[in-house]
Amino acid sequence: MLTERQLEVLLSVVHEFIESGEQVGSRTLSKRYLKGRSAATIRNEMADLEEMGYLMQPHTSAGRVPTTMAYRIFVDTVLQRRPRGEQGRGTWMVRLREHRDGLRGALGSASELLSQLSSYVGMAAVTQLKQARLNKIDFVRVDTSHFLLLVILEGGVVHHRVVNMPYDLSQDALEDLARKINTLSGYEWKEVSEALQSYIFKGLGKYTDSCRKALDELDALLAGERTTLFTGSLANLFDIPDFQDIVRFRALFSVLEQEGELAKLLAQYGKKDGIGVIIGEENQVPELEDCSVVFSSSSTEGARTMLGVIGPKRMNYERVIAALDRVLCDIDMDGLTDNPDGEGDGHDER
Amino acid sequence: MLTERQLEVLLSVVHEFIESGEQVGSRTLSKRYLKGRSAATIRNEMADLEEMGYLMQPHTSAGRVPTTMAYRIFVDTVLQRRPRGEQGRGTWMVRLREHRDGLRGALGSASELLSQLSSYVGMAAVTQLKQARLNKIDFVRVDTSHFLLLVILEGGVVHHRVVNMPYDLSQDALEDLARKINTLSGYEWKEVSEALQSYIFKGLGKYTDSCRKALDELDALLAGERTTLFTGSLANLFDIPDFQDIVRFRALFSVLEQEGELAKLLAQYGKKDGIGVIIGEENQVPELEDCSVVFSSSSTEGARTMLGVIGPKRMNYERVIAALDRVLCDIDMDGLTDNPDGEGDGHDER
DNA sequence: CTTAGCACTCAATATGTTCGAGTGCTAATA
DNA sequence: TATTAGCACTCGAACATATTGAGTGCTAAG
Repeated sequence: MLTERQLEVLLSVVHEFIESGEQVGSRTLSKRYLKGRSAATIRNEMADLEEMGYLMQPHTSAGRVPTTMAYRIFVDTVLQRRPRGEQGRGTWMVRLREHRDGLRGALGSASELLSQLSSYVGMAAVTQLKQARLNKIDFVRVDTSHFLLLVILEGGVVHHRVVNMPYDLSQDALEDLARKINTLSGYEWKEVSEALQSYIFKGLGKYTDSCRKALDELDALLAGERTTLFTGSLANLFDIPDFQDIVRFRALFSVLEQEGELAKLLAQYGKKDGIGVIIGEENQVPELEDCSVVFSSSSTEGARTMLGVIGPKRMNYERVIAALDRVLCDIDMDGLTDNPDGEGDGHDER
Repeated sequence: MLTERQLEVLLSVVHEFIESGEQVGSRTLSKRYLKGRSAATIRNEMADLEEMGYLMQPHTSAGRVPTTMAYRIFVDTVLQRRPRGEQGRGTWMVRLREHRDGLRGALGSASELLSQLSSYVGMAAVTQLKQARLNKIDFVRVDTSHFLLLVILEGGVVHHRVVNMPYDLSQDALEDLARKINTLSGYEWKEVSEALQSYIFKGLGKYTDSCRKALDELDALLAGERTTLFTGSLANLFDIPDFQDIVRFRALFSVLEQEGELAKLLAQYGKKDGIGVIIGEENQVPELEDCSVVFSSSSTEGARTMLGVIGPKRMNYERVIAALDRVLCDIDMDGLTDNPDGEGDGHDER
């Protein structure tokens, strides 16, 4: 489809545009990338590439700018050339749990770290899968009308929630229910839930209603595939020249802050493990059309964890992918560092 | 110090400036606020007020702008005139615990809600005080070398943390320790800790080291006065005309995002209960010199909770204070609403 | 197929002009 | 003595108008 030279021109345009941020003209290419050929020749190639949809002009008689199609080719090339040794990690998720503040703290730190390394916006997410297995549950009385519902999943993820319990439920009954559920430790919630159906009606007598309420709360906590998302520092966005247009910036910002759209996006693309890149309008969120997302996902039986960076379409993909690889690597080797923001110079990595 | 009329002029300037955002001139005042007097008279008063430090001119031959001193007088007046019935709430903190996602969820929602109502930036914080009392602790084995440390305080606040435990500590020993600690339910941690000292050396034999480590972890979790802070949507900042200067905006944004400075500020001012206002440079954070903070704090035995709004110095104080009062009131009456962001029109409340 | 040359386009920048709100001061007035 | 009207002056904001320069498309020559 593309001749050798066309590809060369295309990649050069993308590369130069990523560096300079300005439309790239034929003269520049001729001087810096394809020294053999003259500007006029390159102009012809560029005209062809524009016709094919890889380049476009912001206005008549201006330099060319890459389209999403061009970025796609560029990124795929980068991904292919990535050193073999840094690919194919899928086990790092295991280490996260060792972080001193639990999974939430770990993901928070990871997203911050990614923000710093990439100088864009780091993010980290975990999705509770339906196959999560129960480790232990507990009910703790808080006061006369409230108790705390506590669920620990295999792997150390903890959910808790205060439940208003107006019915007259004795501590004994609660403990009984908890004990019963805990014998089913190691099973998926769905199985546990089914196994308990009969028990409730048989063994509990007048406490049936209350126990059912407790179970419903548990169900709400465990049945869905809820995603928790952490976004690193958004401050870096201010330094990105692509986002100077204040009104679009505001829109972008709102989307990132609300997290909902991002979570959807990640859920959609994260189903297979490994590194992926979503460029510009490839994501379906209009506010994110000027952004690209580089992410890596890793699934274990009970949860899917994703780390990623979101930045301008015109981001430095090599650097971001390298940063992501590095963080994944750090997680593999040491768990997360205790003090991720105490580095100071980790910013202008070459 | 100030004559009646000077005060009137001063308050008018502040009021008009808050509304319009532009320097206010003598003519405007004469027409809208002090209809009896002519512009020239007011000019003289303004010149005096400027000399006294209440007003300033952005440049020669421009209107006047209030200084922080002027805001101070204005705000104090507003606070004094506030309807009696809405003051003096100190019990709302109790209700927070009923929120379906626990205290953290409640504070997150509260900060969002405040953002929406005020159209500035809402925030909510809780500081764990040293007097917090223990309800229950638990150790749950996660895998061979990790266990989950779980602390529930009176009131339903939950802390948890995965601890790496390389020593050979049996489940029995852990359970024993937990049981022992749980007999001290209802005491402050300091007391619990002291009471346990002897037990460790007496009853545990070779497990002493491990138990000491567990206790150290607990201590780290409970001894300090750590503040958790939630910041509502920052998106509103974009709509504030005072913050259009991109470079100062960026600085402000970073401070708000990092939360550290804010937490310090709240810790410093939150010691006595009730509503307070910090105007401009009265706070010591240079990046916040164009901002004011309106907050309300409430202490119980175990924790201090604060709700607040941060906005431009030139904020609509009446409206913000009313919003805060209203949220406090809502908390008192219903706990927090289940779906605080599903309101859509809650924005331009009059 | 490639290259040099030329006329043309268009955004960005700089320059100049006008406009209006607001002040300070002074002299007249109640 | 306190207040007001009048006037000259200042300064930023907004608009219109040149100027510049990088880049293109096209054509004709190599």
